[in-house]
Amino acid sequence: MLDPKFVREQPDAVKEATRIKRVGSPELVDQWLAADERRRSAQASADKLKAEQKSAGEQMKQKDLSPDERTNVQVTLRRLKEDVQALEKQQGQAEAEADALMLQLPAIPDPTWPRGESDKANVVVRVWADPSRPPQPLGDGHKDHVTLGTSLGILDIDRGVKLAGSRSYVLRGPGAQLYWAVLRYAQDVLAARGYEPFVVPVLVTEQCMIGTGYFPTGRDQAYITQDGSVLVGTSEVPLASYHGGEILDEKDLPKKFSAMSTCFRREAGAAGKDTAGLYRVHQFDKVEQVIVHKSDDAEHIALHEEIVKNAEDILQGLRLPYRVVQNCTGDMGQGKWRMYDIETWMPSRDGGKGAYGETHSGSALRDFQARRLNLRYRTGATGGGKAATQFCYTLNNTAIACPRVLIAILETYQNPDGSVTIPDVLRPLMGGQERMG
RNA sequence: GGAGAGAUGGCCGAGCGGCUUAAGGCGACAGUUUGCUAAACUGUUGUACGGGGUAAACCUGUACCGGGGGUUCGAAUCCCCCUCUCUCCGCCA
Repeated sequence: MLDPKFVREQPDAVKEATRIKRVGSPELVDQWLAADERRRSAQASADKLKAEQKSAGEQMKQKDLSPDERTNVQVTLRRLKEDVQALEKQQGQAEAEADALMLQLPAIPDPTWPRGESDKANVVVRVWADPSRPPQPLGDGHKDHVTLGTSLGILDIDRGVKLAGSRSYVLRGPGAQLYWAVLRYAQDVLAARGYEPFVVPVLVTEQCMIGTGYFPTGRDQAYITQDGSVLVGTSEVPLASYHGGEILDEKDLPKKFSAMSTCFRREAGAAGKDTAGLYRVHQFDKVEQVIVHKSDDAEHIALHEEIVKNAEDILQGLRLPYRVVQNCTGDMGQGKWRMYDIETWMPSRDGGKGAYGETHSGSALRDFQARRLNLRYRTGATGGGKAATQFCYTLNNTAIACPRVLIAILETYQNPDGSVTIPDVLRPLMGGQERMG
């Protein structure tokens, strides 16, 4: 959500954002301005009448009023009441209209970030690979993760589909252990860096979805229950909503959170895309990082770099080749100010030539989510200055997500004999196993 | 799922149609006093949306006692609906 004052004063900047982000439309801005103007004028009129109502009400309390005077005042009050009710109704309608429009308006992206229509305009900012494990194509005799996992008996796509339909899978034996180990490894890295671990609900209220910016625009991507609760697509939703509606103390910021949770995504509109294997599935597990901090751009940038570095360090620990890209305006989504994706090397992609596939997504949202969540903090006032409440800034980034990263691990770590070496850092988390197969 | 009791400011807790501008207490902040700390005393104390003012300070209007409707000239207080919490019973991992 944007600052209403900003929309009033710089509507053209918001219109420009709708174009370069390809979110909403410039007309929405004009519609909001009109609804906002109606709301304000109705409130001004209603407030004035209410003040008259109050003073007339005082007269009614006087004992020495003659019967005629009393009747007159009552007539006045009745008329005022009707007028106030009519104005309040107008105000309420205009406000509801303005609010609904506001939820569709995009945040202004950082002007230093690349501008463009689609992921084609994203900019690679760095590439990393362990010299002993450079990015390579699948190569002769090497299998893609589905063939490999199936032959090792650790992956069962067919029965996953039998149980749950398309985009489903079953992992078993060392495959399941590998899945847990990867998640646990990422959790441990974050915990050691002061990110408080959480266990959070994955079935949340619609309010949490609106507050974090996934609703109303992304409604068709979520599973919604018959009770109106929603299965989250990321634990960013409960983590960022955790302090929603509260006023935090500046001295308690920044708050660094992490959670592992199951994530549910309908993948509506992705029919036919990445259908094979573990890349795009309806249910997965992800370790997520969320930071809530004070509204300071320099700190925001530093913390954004920090959560991206955390993810990079996890991938480096696994010795998986990756690259970091800046998402251009058309690829970053409604609420983002800055956004990086981390793409990990997957040998089977692009027909076995290998390609980087998105595994992480790290966003800096400034106060966009916090406004929707009504998440604020009180500034530490010093020297007689009055404490003020301000909206927090929020950030989030993936730490690791399974099974998608397993594609990279299985394909990168496979041996010519069809076995898979287990990455060093995961061995202690898998009972000391060194290889599968 | 059944029965009952609740929801008041940062927290505790009164109020049950106009003496509420929400009592009283706790906490927090500021000041006074006192070798320091503590104590005592005095004062202040929330949020939202408007209007004025230079984006500050400040002045000012309106609303807010879980949420939404209603009755009334007037609602924290009465009525209806909803949500949530607690207690007991039932069912269940």
